Amino acid sequence: MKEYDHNKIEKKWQKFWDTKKTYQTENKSKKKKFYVLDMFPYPSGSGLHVGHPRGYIGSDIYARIKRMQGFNVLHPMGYDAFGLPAEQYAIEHNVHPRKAVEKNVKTFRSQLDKIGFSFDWSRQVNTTDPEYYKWTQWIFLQIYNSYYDAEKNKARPISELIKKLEKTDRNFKKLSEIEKEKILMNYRLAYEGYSEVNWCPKLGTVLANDEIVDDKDGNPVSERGGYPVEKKSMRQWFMRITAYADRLASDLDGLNWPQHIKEIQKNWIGISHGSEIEFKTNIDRNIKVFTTRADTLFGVTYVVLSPEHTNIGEFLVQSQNMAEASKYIREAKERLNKGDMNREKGLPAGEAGKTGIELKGIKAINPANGEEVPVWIGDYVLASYGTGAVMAVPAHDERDFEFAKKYNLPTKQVIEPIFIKKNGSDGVKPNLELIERNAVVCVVEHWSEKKFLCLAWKKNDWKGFVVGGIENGENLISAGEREIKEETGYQNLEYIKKLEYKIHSQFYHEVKKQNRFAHFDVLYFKLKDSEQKELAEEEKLLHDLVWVDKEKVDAFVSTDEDMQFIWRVFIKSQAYLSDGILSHSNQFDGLTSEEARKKITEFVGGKLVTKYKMRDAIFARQRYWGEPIPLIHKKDGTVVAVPEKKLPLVLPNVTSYEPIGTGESPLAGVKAWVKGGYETNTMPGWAGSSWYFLRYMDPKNKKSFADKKNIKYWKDVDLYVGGQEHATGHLLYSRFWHKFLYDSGYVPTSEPFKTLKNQGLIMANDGRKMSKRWGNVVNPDDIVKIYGADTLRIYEMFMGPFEETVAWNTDSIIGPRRFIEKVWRIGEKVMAKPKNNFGRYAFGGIQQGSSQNHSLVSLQKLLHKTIKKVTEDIEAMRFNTAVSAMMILASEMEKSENINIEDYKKFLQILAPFAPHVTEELWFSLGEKKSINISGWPKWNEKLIKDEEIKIAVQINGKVRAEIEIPADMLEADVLDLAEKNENVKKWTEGKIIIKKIYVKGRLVNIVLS
RNA sequence: GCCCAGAUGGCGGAAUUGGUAGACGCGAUGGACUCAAAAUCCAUUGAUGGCAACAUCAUGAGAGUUCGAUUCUCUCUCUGGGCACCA
Repeated sequence: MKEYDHNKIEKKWQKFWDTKKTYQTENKSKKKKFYVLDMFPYPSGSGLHVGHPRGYIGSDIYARIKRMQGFNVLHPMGYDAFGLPAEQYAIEHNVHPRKAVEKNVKTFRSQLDKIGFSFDWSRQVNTTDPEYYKWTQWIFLQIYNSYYDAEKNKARPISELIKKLEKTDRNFKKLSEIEKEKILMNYRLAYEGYSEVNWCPKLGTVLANDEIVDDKDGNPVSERGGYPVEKKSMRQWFMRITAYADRLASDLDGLNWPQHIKEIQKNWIGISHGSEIEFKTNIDRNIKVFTTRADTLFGVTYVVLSPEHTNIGEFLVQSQNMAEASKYIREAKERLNKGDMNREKGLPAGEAGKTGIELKGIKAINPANGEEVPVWIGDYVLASYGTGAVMAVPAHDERDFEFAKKYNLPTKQVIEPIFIKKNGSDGVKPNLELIERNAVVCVVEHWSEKKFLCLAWKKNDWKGFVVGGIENGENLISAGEREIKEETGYQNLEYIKKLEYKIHSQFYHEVKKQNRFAHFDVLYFKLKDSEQKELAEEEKLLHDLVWVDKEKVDAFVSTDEDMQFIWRVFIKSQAYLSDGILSHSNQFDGLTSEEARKKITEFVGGKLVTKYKMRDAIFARQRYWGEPIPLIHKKDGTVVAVPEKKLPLVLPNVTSYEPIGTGESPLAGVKAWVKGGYETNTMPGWAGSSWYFLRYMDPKNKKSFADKKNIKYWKDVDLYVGGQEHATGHLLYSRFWHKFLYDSGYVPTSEPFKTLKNQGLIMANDGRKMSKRWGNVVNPDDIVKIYGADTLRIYEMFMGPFEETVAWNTDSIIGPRRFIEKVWRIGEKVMAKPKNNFGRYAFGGIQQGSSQNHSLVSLQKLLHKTIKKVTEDIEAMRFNTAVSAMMILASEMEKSENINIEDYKKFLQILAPFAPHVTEELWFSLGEKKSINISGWPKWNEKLIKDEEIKIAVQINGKVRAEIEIPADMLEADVLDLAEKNENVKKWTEGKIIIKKIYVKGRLVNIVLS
């Protein structure tokens, strides 16, 4: 047989598949569909490195097994080619960005082709193709012409809203077009507004975050030229993604996605349930605040407005220190801008500490108790979240606490902590009654040193301060003194202070065998001298007295939450942030936080509301290389859509791709464009990628983005593979658009991607990311040339779990290469003998007895076990262990004298998704006439998988001491008997008493000795 | 600071309804084949002690639950990712 020349073989079959259209998806098929999708790449100038194909290989293997299992598989590929790098290239070389894209696409295609993917290239899409972006523009217009109907909880055409407004609002009809449009703009799902951009005056352009660097003083400057960058408010288009926030969050539950991606999206959306509460003021202007802690309303000691609060001017003009306050606002805004810029670049926002200024003379009135509190402006309050104002409760909010400490504002405790022990020896026992007790905790300081008196209990390992019950009618301080004297013997105490609130604790009292609900008062004493009386014997047995250094007390009492809390409150005066029990809150005293939130909100006429961290998405770039937004600004100030018939609105040619100096896109420099009133912003990068998976279903359709029948057949993506860096971008935007299309009746599912898998990164040898910058890039072309595509594919799957980051190691590739050569050699062996010698070994016909036949049987058993394992592993995307199983099978086959040719073919079939070229070559060499890649998937025989004889371990006290061989179905009593009789076991059990014997079926026996 | 994930030989990694830790691969050492080399094959390869049989220790650290813990619980350390004044 021929030598294994991977270059020749791989080229040959790639050509074969191409001409025979082996991987072309069937158009009208009665087969079940299966849609396997990769995140399409941005074709960058530097091409692929070996990290890029990892995800593609995984999804390709998945697509291949599905194809072999008889599904009609859609496995397409395309290019997401709008964006900055191509534009940059255009500016530098003064060529049309399309040229750069064409060139890069060519490189990508040739690199991908070498790896032997089973893409159906006839369905390729490219976001920069006018025939494609025609439909991106079309979808944009549908979004623009829709609003979110809160009652129906879905998007509806804006025409419905107009009708509604005409019915309900008499004035609406009388309004001018401009005025009507203004109102509608507040409802449209795509709307015009203002937002801040990074503006570089010197370059006369808006910069993306990654075009900005820090200069040596930490100020933001342009990467090109090093010119200062500032924030500038500019007209932008937005998408009202926040309308979908609830659905985007709650629908995550039904998705088969990696947990952490769901977590990231959930955090990003950031739902908080809280209350909006109005504070009246002494100047006839209310301040509305948002809080999640309405239960702390009685603890409000001041109110804070954001420097960027929309109505700040109204308060400013009536304050007594207007000049000073406006100066503060100006400076604060500047700082915030800089902070924002840092945040966008992923740097710390620069928490130099909170600053603020009081608006003198202005008072807010607490609606809960009528108390007047001061009004402040503070830079720690965000204008863009909630209402832009907060009620400050320093006792129960860390930020307010910090601010109050800095500006000497009062603190008022209204939530008493409650600790419920759940685990451990003092965890509350579920079926036992709770007994309420009033009690006292005493913190006792040493008479001369910086030490505190602690107790370490002997019965359990409880550590804390002096604790005791209060007897009926007893004075609090004397109760404390009595306890200290009884438990420690110290006599001369000086009372210092008392914690102004109680601490509640539920726990199990081991000595008294009771569930306790204790209400602690906390007292602070100092010893006057060292006088100490001898303790009663029973007290001595209970606990040790320990003097603990002040610095070490926190650690000493750390095993007990409430003791540690007491210490921290007294010594570090920390805010209590958790829920608890209300106090100093009039009629609400004694309620839990949760109950109180609703009741207090109701009481003050507030509203329960939901807020989101997520903001509406900016849908505009001030750049050339993107989809034109199909809107026309008319002279009268209204905006109209480009008629559907005129789509695509084609990107015009420009003479220069340079920014034009006003911050607008180069399109603003095209006379005809501006004259026509066309929008000069272009769409952001995420537009084209938010729906491309739908276009693959029907990529050449001229009448719609995809035909209804095709959409109905393909429905949604069954498996989506890509990097986790798109968690809050592409994956969120796609879900948003898809939900919109679902609401509008264009797609049958409300979620586009049923199952999502994230391939892990491939790091370079040096542990860094592969990048031109580090010079550590490995090009797959080189690997394919030296080792072959099949080897590369197997290596990338074998190197570690698919979803985890692993380091590339070119030395290790030799393993998978040897494996393929082994498979090749086995093929040679199989083919060396006349076929007739093999046919008769079909199973069922094997005679027991001879060692040769015996090895055939065990090989066949192994084959069927391997088929099972590989099938299940691919389904679960555990490619590394699938490869490992096939390596074991190959080694056994090579050792074996006789190999059943049909068995060998089955092996080739399960290997084919991983190594399509070499298996195809061998498959045809064995006389097959049709591609192995559509040959069907072998099934395993359950009977052959079961072993009759199994080896199990025998443990003595949990340690393996012997191994015995037993029939798989042997009864427990017999197994235990056999185990005990084993020589090695006897050695250990001799003269010992066996107290327990355990048999875990098919696994092990454990003999427990006393 | 908060949230999430993770930590296993020289290296990549395997093993979970709690049941023989280190599969498979790389590397290393020794051997067979060869004039020689490459390739291939065979053997050994967690650590310590021992001629050996074998024993002890070992899954980031410490505790706990259990006949038995890489797997479950708690605390801590480190690494990666996300968020970052979101009230």
